[in-house]
Amino acid sequence: MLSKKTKYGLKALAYLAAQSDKKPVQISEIAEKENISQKFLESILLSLRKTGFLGSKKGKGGGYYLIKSPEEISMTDIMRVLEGPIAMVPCVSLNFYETCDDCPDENTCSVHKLMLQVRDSALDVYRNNTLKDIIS
Amino acid sequence: MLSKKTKYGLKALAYLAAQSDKKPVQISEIAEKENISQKFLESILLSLRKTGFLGSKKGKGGGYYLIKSPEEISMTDIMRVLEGPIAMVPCVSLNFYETCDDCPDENTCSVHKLMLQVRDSALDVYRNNTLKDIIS
DNA sequence: TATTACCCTACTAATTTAATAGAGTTTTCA
DNA sequence: TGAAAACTCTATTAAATTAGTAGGGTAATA
Repeated sequence: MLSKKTKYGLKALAYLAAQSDKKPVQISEIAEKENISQKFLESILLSLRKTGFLGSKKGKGGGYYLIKSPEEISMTDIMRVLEGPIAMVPCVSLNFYETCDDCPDENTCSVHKLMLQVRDSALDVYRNNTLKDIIS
Repeated sequence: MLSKKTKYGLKALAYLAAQSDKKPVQISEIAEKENISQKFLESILLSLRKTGFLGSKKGKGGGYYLIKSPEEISMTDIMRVLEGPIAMVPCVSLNFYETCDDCPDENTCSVHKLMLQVRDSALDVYRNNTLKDIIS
């Protein structure tokens, strides 16, 4: 299940991407328009700033803005930052790999086999979508 | 993230599918071979029986066995029973649909748009794999 | 220099997951 | 027939994660 953090983060990014210019948008505006708790959204936008997706401007007329243009932002990167691993089990994760304590051998594990396919298919989707593609 | 329930359930099903005959296999045997807490596995197998995937036999020489043959069991059905919705948000779920309280319009929602593709790609994988396909 | 708006830390409530405990029931086989 | 094997069921709990809240701090700008 997609976490609210990811959901809200995506909505906020889409909101910013849909702006005609690159002027900073206040947290309060996004929170209101997208029905998100402002405080929660604050922490999400902060993490998107720290990971290089957003820039911010303080003081009057301040707010958040996209650093890159929407067509340069891959869903793969956003999902990894917001949601974490794309894989459903750590043993098939490219960026968050871990071995399973149970499972003596990945190569013969049926779960591994299936989840590898699921991961690849999800990656396909994320790689083929930029932020621009998902705004209507 | 895949729940342990689903992971263990899949492993147990695969274990049963790999049997040469259809004789009942004891919970304790599966639990030991697949490194699963026996009590936890009990409840998982029970739910797989109630949903028509497994049959059981009580008493000495009893245990669980597959009702259908492995190539007739679609991953789609198993995943829905063990993990629940395949979609990552309820608003794109085929079998567990729910509207979002936030989101005024699904058709213009960027999250909806993206997650629809992710769901379809996952479904593709699950529909193309039977229990037989994932045992090595 | 006052105001606006981002920045940061800490805490908490709710939910879900992953078990664990223990008693009960059915079936089989000797 | 009776004891053991093995499934069945309910209830409880511990741990982890998520989602949100509270509240003050800091920087920038008009």
